[in-house]
Amino acid sequence: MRYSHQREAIQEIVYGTNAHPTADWIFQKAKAKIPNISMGTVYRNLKQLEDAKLIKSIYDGNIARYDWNKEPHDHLKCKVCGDLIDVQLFDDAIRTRIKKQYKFEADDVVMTIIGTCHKHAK
Amino acid sequence: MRYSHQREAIQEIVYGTNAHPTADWIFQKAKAKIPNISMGTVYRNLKQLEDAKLIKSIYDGNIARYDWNKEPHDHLKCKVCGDLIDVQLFDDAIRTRIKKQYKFEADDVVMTIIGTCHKHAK
DNA sequence: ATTAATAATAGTAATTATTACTATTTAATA
DNA sequence: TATTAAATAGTAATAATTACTATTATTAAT
Repeated sequence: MRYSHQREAIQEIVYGTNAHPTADWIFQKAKAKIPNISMGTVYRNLKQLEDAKLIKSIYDGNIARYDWNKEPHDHLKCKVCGDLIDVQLFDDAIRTRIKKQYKFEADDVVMTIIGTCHKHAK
Repeated sequence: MRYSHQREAIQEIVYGTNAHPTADWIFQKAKAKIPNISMGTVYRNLKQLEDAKLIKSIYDGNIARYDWNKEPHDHLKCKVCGDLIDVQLFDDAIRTRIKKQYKFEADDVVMTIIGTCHKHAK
């Protein structure tokens, strides 16, 4: 993977937020630095960064979000504001046990709790 | 919600498979019964059936699948063949405890284990 | 049974997220 | 510095889903 100005900018953007940004959000931020960057470049580089294990992608409903946090962790998803909040639901021991529990070569456990975050408390 | 021939057919199709079908799969099956049914009708009715708690939808990556199984359960997702397999990872007590663990009014816990199913054992 | 009101439909167009394509540019290296 | 191939911008294509609208069909009241 050869160096590129665009990829460096995209990586910095993902590393600079806890908001689990979407490709489009990253694209908007990147345009501030590189005005004529294109959406294809954003997607291509996000994929390359993921392949290189420098970022992770998560599916939020039907859209992809990106995360600098490569440690195993889970998410609370607020259905009111859409925020995704990082949480550690289990220690790694339980995570590993889940993986061994089935006749299934497990790579990853993806867990999301859907509900309403404290910002919308009545 | 007023009766419709189309909705009845769609519900029967979802209730008749364990394959967690996609909207398009359901559309193809429905066309066998009702040749001029349209995709919009499929989506509208799937949404209505979900609102009426008669089916559940699950996101598989970036595409929606539908499930007649309304009990809390989890899925093994095979990244080779794409199959989704129903599993019960926890009893309800643990599920309830997870929901209480955070300052977050939790409605649902969605969990998927990603890996390779037994069909592709080396 | 007939009619009136309106929910649901088919067919089509529009939208959104993402991927594919291609001529040009740019980073690495000989 | 010249060469090579990876990366890019710009654009077109695709796939899943939603929106729109004139017509049809279900329900409830007559």
